[in-house]
Amino acid sequence: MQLTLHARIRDALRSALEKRWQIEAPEIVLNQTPKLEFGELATPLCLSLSKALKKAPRVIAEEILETLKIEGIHKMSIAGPGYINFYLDRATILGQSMAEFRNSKFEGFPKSTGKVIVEHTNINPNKAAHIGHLRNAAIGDSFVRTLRFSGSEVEVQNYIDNTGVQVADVIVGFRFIENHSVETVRELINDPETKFDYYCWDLYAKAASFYETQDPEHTKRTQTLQEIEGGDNETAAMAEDVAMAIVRCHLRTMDRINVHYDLLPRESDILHLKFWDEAFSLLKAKKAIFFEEHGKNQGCWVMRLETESGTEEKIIVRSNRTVTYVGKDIAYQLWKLGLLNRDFNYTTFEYDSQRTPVWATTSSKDTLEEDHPAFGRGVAVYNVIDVRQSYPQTVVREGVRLLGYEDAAERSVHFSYEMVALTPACAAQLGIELSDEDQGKTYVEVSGRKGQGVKADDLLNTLEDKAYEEVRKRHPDFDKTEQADIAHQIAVSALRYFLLRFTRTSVIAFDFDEALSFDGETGPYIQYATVRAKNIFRRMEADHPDFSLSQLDKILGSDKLPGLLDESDDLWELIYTASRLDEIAGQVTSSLEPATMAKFSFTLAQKFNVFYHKYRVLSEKDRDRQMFYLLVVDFVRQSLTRALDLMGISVPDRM
RNA sequence: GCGCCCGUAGCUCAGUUGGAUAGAGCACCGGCCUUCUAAGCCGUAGGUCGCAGGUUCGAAUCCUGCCGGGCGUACCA
Repeated sequence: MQLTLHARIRDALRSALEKRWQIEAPEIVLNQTPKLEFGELATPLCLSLSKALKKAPRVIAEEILETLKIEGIHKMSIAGPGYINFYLDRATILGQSMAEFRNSKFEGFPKSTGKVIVEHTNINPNKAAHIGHLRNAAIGDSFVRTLRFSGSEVEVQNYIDNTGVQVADVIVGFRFIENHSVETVRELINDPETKFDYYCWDLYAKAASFYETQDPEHTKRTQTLQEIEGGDNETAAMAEDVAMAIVRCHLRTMDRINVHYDLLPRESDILHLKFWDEAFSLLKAKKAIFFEEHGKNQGCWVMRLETESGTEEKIIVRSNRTVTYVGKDIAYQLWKLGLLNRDFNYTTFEYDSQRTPVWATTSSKDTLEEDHPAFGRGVAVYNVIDVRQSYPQTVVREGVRLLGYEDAAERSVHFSYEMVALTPACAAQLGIELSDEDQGKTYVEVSGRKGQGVKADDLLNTLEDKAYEEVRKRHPDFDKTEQADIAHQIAVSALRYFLLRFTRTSVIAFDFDEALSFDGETGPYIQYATVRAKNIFRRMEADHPDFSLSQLDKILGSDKLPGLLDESDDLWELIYTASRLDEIAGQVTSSLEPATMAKFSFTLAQKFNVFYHKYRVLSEKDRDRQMFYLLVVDFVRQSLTRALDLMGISVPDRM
């Protein structure tokens, strides 16, 4: 509700300024007041106008207020040095907000201009997902959910780098360390006893030490890489099997935390379907890249980037003619923006637990399906990738720009976030040896190449076990299936909230105690508050068979409502907070900061818990008052449930 | 060296994009379960917002310079 109200206030102020002084207002800032006695919203507009108009702020405010009238605002006042404070018409706001929630129509968002593509997860398909990947997926998925809530059409892509060095390294492990054939690897993949992604996790670490001791020149890697890119050979077949098997593991892991994808674009298809060839010709034709004849990059195709300290060169095509990831990423980015005269072939890769298809690109004529959704051609593209890849991301964007697509480059956004590291204590728990220097740090970065880190499924299992114990203790009477189901929902909420509560520029120093906590500022705390709200209605319906939610409409339309709202500031504060959901969603999408939603939901849950403790709904004797309380509870419950849903967190019926 | 990010309570973090008295959680201490679920609530304590300048009606927030930490600066991604 708040977004539309804010727009109304801004419009009114703008036209007031235009009428009175014929000036165009700059951006009008609206702030939350520190206290309800100042109203709900305030603008410091007159303070900033004072110089231009050569008048005292309070005088300007007085003149503006003379004619100002805004729907939904029942009172305005001038405060302090010259703020204009707005006092909301409580009954109107509640009524309109309730209607928005009921109809699932939130009007205040900007009109959708076309399909937005969000790329996230993008885990190298060579080993199990770890905690860092979970942060990426949690942020990406919550952003997607919030965009969709805001009325945008969104396509979620999870890019599969199946021809890169990292996959090559595991293949080197299979072939040269363990002497596997395509067939025996296939057996391993199909063996139900083997966690294949875990197996590769260890093998990848072995490959790293293999290079160190037996192949310092990395000749096996180069050879393997070329065979994979060339295709049509045993190595390529093995790489295809391994990568896709790992992808299936990743999808299952992400499915556990309610993360889903529309399309898996595969890097091999970018090569086989000649996306790269076309991008390469374009880049050459527009002189975006150059063939280097001399120097350290001799024999490479490079992009030149102007920086403050001079010209830097980024290699796009290596001297051995293979394309770097960045090169392929430029081709992929161009396709996402609809700037390439090609399209993939598509096939249904699998169905997720929601039974919706996950599509993948394919080069094979045998598997392609003619009837598929229209993919690509996004008006804007968000790449959710950690901050360490800022440099290659600017190269990709620069590539788009150098081809003459200025607008498209502007709409290619690197949604960056900081990494997940481990506290030294946590690293020690995992048996990772630390140097004396590392011991003293607040966090240490882990090395996937050494097989270090917290595996996503391990963490989820631990969370589920812990939640299961809690549920069993509290509700020994529930049947096992329900206990497990509740435990799962709690585990997901603990994990996803933990990953979202930090702002994206903040490094998460992972610590088991914090991540496994269900108390205080955690997902389960918010779920619990919501469950309490639901519980009130369950009890109400049990005690009063004649009661139904629709009865709340009576009090909503009643002339007693304004009185009830005006006399209870604490209840109004709760309602007002709950009504800010759309405003918060708007902040999330415009600032690319899902942590804002996390904080919002926690604050709302806190306020609800205070209400829950202070008021007794079911034993309230005054019928009108009881209906009013129920209305408040229903409203808050809906806001909380949606806020949680935007973070991919569901709410059990009881916990 | 250069670029980006971080520095706020003992610890982990917010701080509505420059606004009113800087807030949470954890930990500590003290209270509250025959009353809608105690995964909860209430209270006490805890601050030179890294340091120094500047910008202005107003700065944790913006600009400059330092100090401390991290990441990047690969023919890895």
